[in-house]
Amino acid sequence: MVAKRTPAPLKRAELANRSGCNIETIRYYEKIGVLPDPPRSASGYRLYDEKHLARLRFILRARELGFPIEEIRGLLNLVDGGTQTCAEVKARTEKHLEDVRARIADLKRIERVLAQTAKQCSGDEVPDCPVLKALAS
Amino acid sequence: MVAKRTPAPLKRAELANRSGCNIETIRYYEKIGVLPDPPRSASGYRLYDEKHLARLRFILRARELGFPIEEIRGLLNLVDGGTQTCAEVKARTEKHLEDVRARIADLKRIERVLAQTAKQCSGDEVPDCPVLKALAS
DNA sequence: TTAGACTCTGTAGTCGCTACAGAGTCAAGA
DNA sequence: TCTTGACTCTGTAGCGACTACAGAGTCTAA
Repeated sequence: MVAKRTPAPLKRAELANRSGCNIETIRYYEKIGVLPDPPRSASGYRLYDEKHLARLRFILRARELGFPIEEIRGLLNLVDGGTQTCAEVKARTEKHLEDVRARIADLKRIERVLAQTAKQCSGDEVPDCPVLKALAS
Repeated sequence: MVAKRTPAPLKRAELANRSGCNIETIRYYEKIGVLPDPPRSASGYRLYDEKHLARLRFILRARELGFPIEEIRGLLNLVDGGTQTCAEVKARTEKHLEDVRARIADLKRIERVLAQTAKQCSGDEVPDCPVLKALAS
């Protein structure tokens, strides 16, 4: 008696709870095809298993790291194909890293300008504001 | 003879050129009410002037600095009302600065994780990738 | 007169969700 | 057995900030 019983399938709310994902987002991921359509019960309820959970967690983790959905789809395709190489995945990650760094640089530039401009503000009750001047120029 | 002639009005494409704004975006800004509806020619063409240009530049500059449209609308209302004080504008700017800094912090966290994970990658032609493992975990 | 460049309007698409309406299903308690 | 309440199903619309397109009208220079 070594055979394990397959564990009870998860319903949508359970998958949401265990993954921390919004319940509607799950349906969205299915709709756009990054999460496979699960089998259904006789009455049409979705029945998920641990594989769905793992895949959903993969997606959520990648989203947390700022990968856009299409990039995640690409990564998943590599995984699904079973043909991915470390080199490929590394290249994609580094490309994304570059994007993130570019965004940081952008925001820092913005931060500098905002901080400088705000510093010039007297904070007084006068109607003449250097911030507005900076914006108008 | 000191009176200046009013300069010829600008058409949409001219306003777009002189501001660097996408032509469709101008119409969008009018639709959402941050740019006032300009007068029209007999045949319905929009006729802009220097004030429209100045206001559009203000909006674009604020957008560049990452202010969301609703915040810009608020700033413009202050200006239009003529009742703004330095203190008010400063407070809004600093609030926005905080948001920008929070986004930078987020992205830096992401950057750290991505850089660490990518570093673990051999870059080899092997199918076993630490990035994917990190995502799956 | 005609060709081509412009402008007009409304509408749909982008990304990544999120929310809602209206219907059906299921399980527990009275 | 009936009811109640919690769940699930579907389709659709909304968010923010644009961007693009179709089909019609207008203007200008050759």
